[in-house]
Amino acid sequence: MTAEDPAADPPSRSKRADARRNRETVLTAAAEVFVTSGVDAPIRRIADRAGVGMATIYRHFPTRADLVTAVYQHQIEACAEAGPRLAADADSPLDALRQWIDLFVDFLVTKHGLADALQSDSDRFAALHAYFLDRLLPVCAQLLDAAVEAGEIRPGTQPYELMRGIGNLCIGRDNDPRYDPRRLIALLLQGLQRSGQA
Amino acid sequence: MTAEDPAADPPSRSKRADARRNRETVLTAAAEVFVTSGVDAPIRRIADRAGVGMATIYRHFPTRADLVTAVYQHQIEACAEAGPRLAADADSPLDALRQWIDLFVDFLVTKHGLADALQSDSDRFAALHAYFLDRLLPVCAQLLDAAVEAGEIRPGTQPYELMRGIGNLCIGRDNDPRYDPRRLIALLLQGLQRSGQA
DNA sequence: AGCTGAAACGGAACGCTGCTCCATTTACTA
DNA sequence: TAGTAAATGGAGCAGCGTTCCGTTTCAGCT
Repeated sequence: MTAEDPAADPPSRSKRADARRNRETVLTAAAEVFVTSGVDAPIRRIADRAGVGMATIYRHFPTRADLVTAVYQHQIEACAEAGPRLAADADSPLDALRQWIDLFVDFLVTKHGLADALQSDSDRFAALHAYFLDRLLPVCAQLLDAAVEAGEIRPGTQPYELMRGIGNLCIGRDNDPRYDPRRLIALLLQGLQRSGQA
Repeated sequence: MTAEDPAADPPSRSKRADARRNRETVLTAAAEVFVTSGVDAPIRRIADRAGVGMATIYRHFPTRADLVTAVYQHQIEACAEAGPRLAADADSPLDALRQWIDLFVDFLVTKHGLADALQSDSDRFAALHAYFLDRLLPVCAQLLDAAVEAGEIRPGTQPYELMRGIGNLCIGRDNDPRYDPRRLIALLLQGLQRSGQA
């Protein structure tokens, strides 16, 4: 209901070859521009780099969120698929959760402005928010539940709240030595553990 | 060095009465607009409501951050002054820290988009960020240190990181029942306590 | 009070961005 | 090869931030 198709665009089933080709060209250009200028980069700039008109981008990706989603889809997918694997391989459920969060955080902090966009005050990125949730929330919930059932973590924390909190902590300028979201997230996990019960 | 004058504007020492009057008019209008449209509201709208030209606003408050700072200055001040008071009155240093953070969070979440602005990716709000830090970081540091010295909290956490983390957790749409920053901040404080040592 | 210089003012103007519309081009198919 | 519908590109409109400058208003002086 919320997200019918990953990229809100007939992925590659288009009748015409030029359309399919342009879609890829735009994705490549967007990925390049995002690295240097963040996910807020002007559409015009992406269009110029891709050598297409703006309408082409808007036709393939009606909203900016659709474009961003398409660009990072593979990595979101990889993150989602890592969940079950970690659950099976890690030393403990809590360890699996920890490692998965590490992956998630790495993803967020290496994409300029992505975390910001996810919680953006405006609704420009609502679809991106929704896609992240659709794809990753179940994974996070599974890992969280397992850790709770194993008694490693106190119950009562909602997966949504945890994921959004982690996302929020990753917001802001990168490379500030005074602020490393990982340290705070570690603290959060510490607080989640049973041991320090009130 | 970073902030010479609270509002980066000669507060009320202007030679001319109309200038002083207009400054107040703008502040009132801005406060009203911020409530409904957030701190990102168009300057033009504030100017219209105040019944002045845009240049008047820019002359009094060169950057948007200066305007926001001036609007919320009293409340920032109140928050800063509450620190020492709580340190003296609370049951314990940790309790003082907790109560102060409560005040800080209340301030952030009731001002539409203020937390967002504080960590904004762009530099539009750099001065606001700086002012918050100048005024509140010492207060937070004091409370944090006291709690550490009392042995209630593990050492090693930097005040800047804690404040920014709290600010980040407050980012986002208000009134989402699924997300209450206070719960996560409580978890963070839980993780900060000595008891749950690894 | 009247004069005058300077401070303060307002809004037009410029540049940048998001998004749309439509005349033109291009690729499939018969 | 010709017809047709999909696809294209860029001009155009609207909103916003910021600056510039001709005009107005104040405060001190005579």
